[in-house]
Amino acid sequence: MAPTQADLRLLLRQKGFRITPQREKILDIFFDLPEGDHLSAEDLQNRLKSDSSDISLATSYRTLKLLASLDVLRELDFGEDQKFYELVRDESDFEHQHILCIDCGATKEFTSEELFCMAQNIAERLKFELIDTQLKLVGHCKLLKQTGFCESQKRQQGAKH
Amino acid sequence: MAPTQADLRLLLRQKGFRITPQREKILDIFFDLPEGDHLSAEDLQNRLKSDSSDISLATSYRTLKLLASLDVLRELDFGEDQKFYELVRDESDFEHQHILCIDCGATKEFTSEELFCMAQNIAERLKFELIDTQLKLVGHCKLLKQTGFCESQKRQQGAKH
DNA sequence: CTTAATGCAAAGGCTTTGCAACCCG
DNA sequence: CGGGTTGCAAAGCCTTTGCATTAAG
Repeated sequence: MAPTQADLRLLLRQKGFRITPQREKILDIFFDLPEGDHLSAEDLQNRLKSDSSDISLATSYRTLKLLASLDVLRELDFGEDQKFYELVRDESDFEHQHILCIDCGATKEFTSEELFCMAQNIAERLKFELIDTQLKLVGHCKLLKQTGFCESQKRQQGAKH
Repeated sequence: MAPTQADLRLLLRQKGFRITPQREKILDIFFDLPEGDHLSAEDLQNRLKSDSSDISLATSYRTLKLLASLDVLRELDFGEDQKFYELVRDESDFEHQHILCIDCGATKEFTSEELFCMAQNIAERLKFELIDTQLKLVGHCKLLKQTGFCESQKRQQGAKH
């Protein structure tokens, strides 16, 4: 079940961390994000600025790392130079994976129980205790160009990619 | 079918690139690598040095990028700061995936035709034209500790991780 | 009050790039 | 010879860190 912002404040306190305006603001931003969306540190800074919340880059980085270490955020790696973060909305969220368009940088997410089972089997065969499964698919979303998806993504993301 | 070094020299020439001692040396190193092994730019530098071939870091980086752009090498991303490269030995090599131990940094590779089919289906469903499938599994190889695998990896990799 | 958290600027780690010298073809 | 390559050092980019200051509880 998806945790509320109140749950997360409690979690912070329980672990001995303080609830600061900066941390609350950053949590707000992730809660306001459409499900499945993810932000880089830079994206986060931009959102903060347009909300006239000026939080230092160092604090953003520290907060992202902290929240990721508490499993509040998940760190995503698309093989680019920057890392992205998204809210973990559910424990069974593990199956949430990404497909990336190399043309416009758009990402779509999907879930696959089949993948999860397969990963378990592979890990077992290799005698690993599995803790994370990340399937990254890369391709052209050109079929979506017909519907304008690729272009709308470009516009949204600006100079990001 | 796995290309020979002669094939690759030809490929370079066909594309208008020159065959330099530096490029030949770097290709040699990748050909001498056990199948499935991968090197970072730093790893490559170390091998070159112990072979008393002093190639500048800049050239290593440029050569790795060049060979990757020609699909001679594949760029791997384990979500660490550095990228790794491995020889593409076969076009049907697409299924070659990695599992990573978070304790010692050891990697093992595996292939899965099942994964490839699954990825195709997912991409089709999302209307993407698939060009690359990367499954990264992360876990503890602690069962392997009993056989000394984890420790031997640590030793081999030195300060790398 | 105590000590974690913030902001700033400097430092880090990997990778890229500008430019003159070099050398492959 | 001409233009792709190399080496060197400097610059770039994202991220982390040291330290004095601020503020949560």
